[in-house]
Amino acid sequence: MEKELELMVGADDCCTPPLPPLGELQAADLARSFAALADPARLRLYSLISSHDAVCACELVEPLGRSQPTVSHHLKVLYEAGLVERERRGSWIWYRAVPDRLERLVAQLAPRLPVPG
Amino acid sequence: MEKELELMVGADDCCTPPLPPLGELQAADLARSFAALADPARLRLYSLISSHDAVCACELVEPLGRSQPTVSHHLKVLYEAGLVERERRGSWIWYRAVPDRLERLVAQLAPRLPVPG
DNA sequence: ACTATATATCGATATCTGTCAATATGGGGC
DNA sequence: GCCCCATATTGACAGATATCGATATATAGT
Repeated sequence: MEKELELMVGADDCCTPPLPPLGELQAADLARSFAALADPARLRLYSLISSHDAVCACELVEPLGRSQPTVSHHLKVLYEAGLVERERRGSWIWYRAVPDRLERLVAQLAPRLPVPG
Repeated sequence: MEKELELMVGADDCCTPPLPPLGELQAADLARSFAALADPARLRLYSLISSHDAVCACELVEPLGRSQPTVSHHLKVLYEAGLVERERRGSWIWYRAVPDRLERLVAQLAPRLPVPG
């Protein structure tokens, strides 16, 4: 029942003016994405994937120390959050991290990080 | 019962070699911090605080649209995650964002972001 | 002391989520 | 077709958490 203005934020501008506070809808979206990072198992999965160029899901079960369904569940959450990509290779599925996604998430919260240099 | 090596990561090196995957303990810590960002109410609170230099807690209840105890609870979570600072001024408490904290969180997950410039 | 206001804590409840065992699905090779 | 393997889904349960009303604490002013 909420009428809300979801602004199209100028994403490719450097040093945009301060963004207005998040609306309910934007906040809900962002929260879902951050929730994907709010679990130890998923963080370890993400870092395991990041430490390879690409990695088969079958190589993630044992180092994570959780059951295969649990790992599958967490991979799905990471995938749906856009934090990892997946690709079939025969009967295996290979995952790779999407670091750009992480940057964009943070950019929504901290639109004006200190300019590097 | 877990014996775990918590590495002191070279934080002020540019282009450090790839970090080893997160251990259980590091992951649990990081997850707690990201969990503070995994809620729409807290994200809106954080963005409200960020859009001021400093802001009184009493000015946050109405724009958030939640009860005062709920706002107090969320502010505590943000504070304990190190994402905001607080300061008494008379009977009010003023909050300000700590953007550096956010950067450090992400740095633990993406130690090698594309070099700016 | 008392009152008023700002903030925090408590207790209860509804909802969400991480985990597993069991089962289902889907591909590859025979 | 059948079997084996990798992955996904289902169902159930325990633990976490967002929310509120009621209450407590703290500060300022009288």
